[in-house]
Amino acid sequence: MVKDILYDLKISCSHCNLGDMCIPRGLSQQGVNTLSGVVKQKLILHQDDFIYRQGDDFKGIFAIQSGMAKLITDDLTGNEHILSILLPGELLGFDGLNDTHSCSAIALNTVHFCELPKDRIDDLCRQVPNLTRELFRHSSDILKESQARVINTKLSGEQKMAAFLLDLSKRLKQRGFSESEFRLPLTRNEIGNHLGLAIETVSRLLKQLQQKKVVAIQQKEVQILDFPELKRIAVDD
Amino acid sequence: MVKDILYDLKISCSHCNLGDMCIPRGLSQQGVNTLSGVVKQKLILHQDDFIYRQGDDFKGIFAIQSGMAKLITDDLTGNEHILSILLPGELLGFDGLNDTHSCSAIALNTVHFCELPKDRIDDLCRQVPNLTRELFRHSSDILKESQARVINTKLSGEQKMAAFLLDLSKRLKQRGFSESEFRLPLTRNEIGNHLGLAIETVSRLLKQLQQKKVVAIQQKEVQILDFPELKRIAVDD
DNA sequence: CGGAAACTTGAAACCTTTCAAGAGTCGTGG
DNA sequence: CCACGACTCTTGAAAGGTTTCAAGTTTCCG
Repeated sequence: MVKDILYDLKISCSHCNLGDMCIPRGLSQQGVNTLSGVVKQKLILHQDDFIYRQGDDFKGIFAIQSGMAKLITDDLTGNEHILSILLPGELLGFDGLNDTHSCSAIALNTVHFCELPKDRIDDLCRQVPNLTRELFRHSSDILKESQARVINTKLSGEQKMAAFLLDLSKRLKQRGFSESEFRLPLTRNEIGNHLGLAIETVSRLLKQLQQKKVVAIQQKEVQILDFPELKRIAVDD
Repeated sequence: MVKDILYDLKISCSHCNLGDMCIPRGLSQQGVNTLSGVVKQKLILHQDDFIYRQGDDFKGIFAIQSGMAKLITDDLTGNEHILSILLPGELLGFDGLNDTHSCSAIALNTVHFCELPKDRIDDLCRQVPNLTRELFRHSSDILKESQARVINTKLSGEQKMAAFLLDLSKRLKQRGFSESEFRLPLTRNEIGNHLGLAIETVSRLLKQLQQKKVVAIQQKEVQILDFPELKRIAVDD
């Protein structure tokens, strides 16, 4: 039965291997249990599906269990901007905390995720010690990421690309994936959009990095061959 | 006596004219009173003084009562980046919510400000209904500002400058100041740093806007002469 | 008043974009 | 299973905007 399958798939926060970087970080075992009872787990979406949409009322805080997503916002002139790429174990939804979501979150491939629904947050914060604190921490983490991206925009094209790849690699490693080989489910267009570069420039920069034997790229498969050099490029050039 | 003067200067949150955009926003009268008892009020700093420093343990949330400040961060290579300009009635400190401040906040001129000290926040959130919610809202507001700046970095120099002036003008207006005439206590260098432009480019862009009779600038005094045109430049060009 | 700092201006260099065209990849259908 | 078409990606050349370098001017302040 479908129901049974879903039941089998259900994993509580205490058994989820993302615990230490997800919301449970910093909570007591009991707190995690309380959280588990409230969080909607193992939700699934496919490529191009929306987790939430810009303009939606605040829905809640989400955690990606597997797959990747992008956070985008449409500006006044209708142009789309990719604000961030979200990896397994990362949280999203904080852009809605002041009542309406200013971004859309879209699956880049098949995504499993959890939801801490808006309506339960206040209760839960009262019940679970440190949860409020922890949510503030996460929201501050996310603010810092956004600030880091402002700084990145001042770099040269090559530096942006190097820093982007290194950032992904680092975050993947932190989450138990290979830091040197991964699939980047983005088109050149999306990479360019995210980094503030024309698609042609993305193409040329990637070629350049390959010629230097710093990375190897086959379609969307990325391999980092020379970390020291990639780091040097990201900061020196 | 100095003490008497300080006493006279002391203004509770309920009597502060910034209430509706500051922390009290959304709190009951009683909540505001409780808040007032905890907030350190009418602190004063002068140009170039630090409100807090990058690397400091989280100190608390601050509100600017008068004057302006800048939020900066030093990157790995020691370069300073101006992340935002803070006006009266605006909040800062959210970059420290995950334990250490990732930015320094520096007074651009004489600044009066209030402090909600870190140690009291948890208590206060338990005592004052909606305060947690309200802090989340503010933190989300600030995240959105940061995201908006990421988008701004994709604009042309002239657009950046126009958007920057319009943004300041709008925020000043919201806070009861003139939207068309104000003093911008930043050097060309700081403007350039903030917008990601070379100082010479800032100079040329400002000249250009003056030649078009869109703004008039005398040293640090800014006058906006033609809002429609400035808006057109910010989005169209 | 004099010196330091901030700002402006011009010309050349540089990086990125734009335009244009060709090559490669993927999925569908005959 | 190959062919076709759509889409994505790559490549080259020219154009464009911003930076850099260099020098001069203005402003500020002791």
